[in-house]
Amino acid sequence: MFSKACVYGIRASIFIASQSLKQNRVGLISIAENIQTPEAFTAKILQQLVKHGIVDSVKGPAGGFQIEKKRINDIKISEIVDSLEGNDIYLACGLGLKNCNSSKPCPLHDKFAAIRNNLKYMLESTSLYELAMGVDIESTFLKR
Amino acid sequence: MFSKACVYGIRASIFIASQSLKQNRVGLISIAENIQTPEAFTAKILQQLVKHGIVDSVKGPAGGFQIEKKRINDIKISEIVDSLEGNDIYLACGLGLKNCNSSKPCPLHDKFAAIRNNLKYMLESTSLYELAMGVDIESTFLKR
DNA sequence: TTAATAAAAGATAAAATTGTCCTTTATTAA
DNA sequence: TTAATAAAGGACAATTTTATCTTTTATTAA
Repeated sequence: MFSKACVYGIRASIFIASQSLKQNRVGLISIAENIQTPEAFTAKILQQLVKHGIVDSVKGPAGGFQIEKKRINDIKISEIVDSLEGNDIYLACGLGLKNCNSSKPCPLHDKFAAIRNNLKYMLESTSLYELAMGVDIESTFLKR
Repeated sequence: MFSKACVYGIRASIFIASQSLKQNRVGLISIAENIQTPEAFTAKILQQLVKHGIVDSVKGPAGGFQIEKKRINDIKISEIVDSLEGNDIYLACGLGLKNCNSSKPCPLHDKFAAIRNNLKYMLESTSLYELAMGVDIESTFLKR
């Protein structure tokens, strides 16, 4: 469904958010450990998230990654997905046609549109805050 | 969403079905042309579909691919997806966790389960027949 | 101002997916 | 029984994605 870059990015964002809610800035090593992802690859993904303004980074001793507390509720999962793999997931034709649209649809067009819209709505209406809270109270988990 | 192998395979199956409904056996070249896919790669995918018993093939002059007419309505799109990329799409954790389940869920577990179930249901309840019919009456299309 | 720390950036490398080409096998018809 | 046809199979190549390693830049504290 999603690329690894994307799921690692979502997991990383949730972890950073959950720590930011507790005023903790977190470093790469800690992130990779807590979401169980390859360190260097995770670093690349974090760079993207920083570039897209989803995550803030601070260099040097005591540096690391964080998300402004008051923004955590505004950031939706859709933004993370968009910045790591574009919005093709909700827009592209399910059967891979370039010019698939309601006037010249592929055989799965309508059925796929329904699914994609569900997905789009789900991602756009789910905030980092609610997911980070689940992790904080240990009702949900980011590894294993 | 789906791999190219998978979408090419679905398009090929629909095309073969639509031709089989008209009693036409079709060759690789014609298939690749009509669904606009790379010929040799399409051949590999067709081999998979033949191995999985979804498509029948006949070698030699006037040979080609076909699907038994009476089976076209029984074959669901889910079978094609299963044979070309396994059932991970409806089963695997949306955030890529190995052991994600309701007793130790990832943060998106429930929301993802809903989407995946929609997708699963859609693929399992859609037959090759209805999609092939749409192509035959030119209300849906397999290329461009 | 220097040493230590940690992210950013760049260059590669490995693996997976996608795509091509060539040979073999089966079938048909002349 | 031979020539032509078309799929099957195997080897290989290109591209994309995933992953690693090294160097540079920024920041902090001693």
